[in-house]
Amino acid sequence: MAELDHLLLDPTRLAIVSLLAAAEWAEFGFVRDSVKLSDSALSKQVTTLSKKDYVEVRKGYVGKRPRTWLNLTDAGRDNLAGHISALQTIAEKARSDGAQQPRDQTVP
Amino acid sequence: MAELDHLLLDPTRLAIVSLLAAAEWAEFGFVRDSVKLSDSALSKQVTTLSKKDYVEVRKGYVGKRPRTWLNLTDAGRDNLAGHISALQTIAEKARSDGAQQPRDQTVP
DNA sequence: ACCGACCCTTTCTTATCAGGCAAGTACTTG
DNA sequence: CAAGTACTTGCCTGATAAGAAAGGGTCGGT
Repeated sequence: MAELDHLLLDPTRLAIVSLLAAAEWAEFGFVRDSVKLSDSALSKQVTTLSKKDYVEVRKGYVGKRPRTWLNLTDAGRDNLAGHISALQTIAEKARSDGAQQPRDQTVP
Repeated sequence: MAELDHLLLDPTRLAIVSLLAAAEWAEFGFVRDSVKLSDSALSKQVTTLSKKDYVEVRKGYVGKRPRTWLNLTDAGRDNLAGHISALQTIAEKARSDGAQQPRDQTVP
């Protein structure tokens, strides 16, 4: 449970990161539409994620129009993998129904 | 992503619920120690979870001392299962690296 | 009968933090 | 030069988790 990634607990960020995990160099606008965020909300999350080195931001142009692309870093990918596997560990414990009973089973 | 359970996004609650999924009728104190919460914090989470019918609370005595037991309801179990499988769906999408590329792959 | 202990509950307060809104930046097009 | 594109930033609100501390009901010892 300790390995749950704090940044990835937020569903919005999890959506962004897992989208990027599947996409590689996605456009800002594409991500914004996919995860249904406002410009500002995504911009803030991207700032957060890039400060922590989860995503790499590259700015450039398409024709004469500015564009921003996002890519998951290796670190971000690793953290996502760790987070997911931590969740799976939890899921398995949850499935092993009645595996370890608590002490004091004196239920009236 | 829509099926992510809002109550189960909080790691504390996820810990409680998955512990209960594995344990069945666990004592308040056992849960409190397992997830390392204060009395008050657990008490509040239990209130939340029982109001939403995720856990059933039973009060009784062990000898002459009051005890509280917690049990995951069927609804809570279902919600946990749904949440976990939603997470696994996300995990699979994340693993299928480069499955669906975004439009406009013109990266400079 | 009173005091402390046990087992939670509740209230209060603080802290964090996501998102809406609005203004700002930088550049381009009509 | 006004308007639009593509974000970015600042301000504010609302939600919520947790610590601290006090409370409540019950029991056991003196």
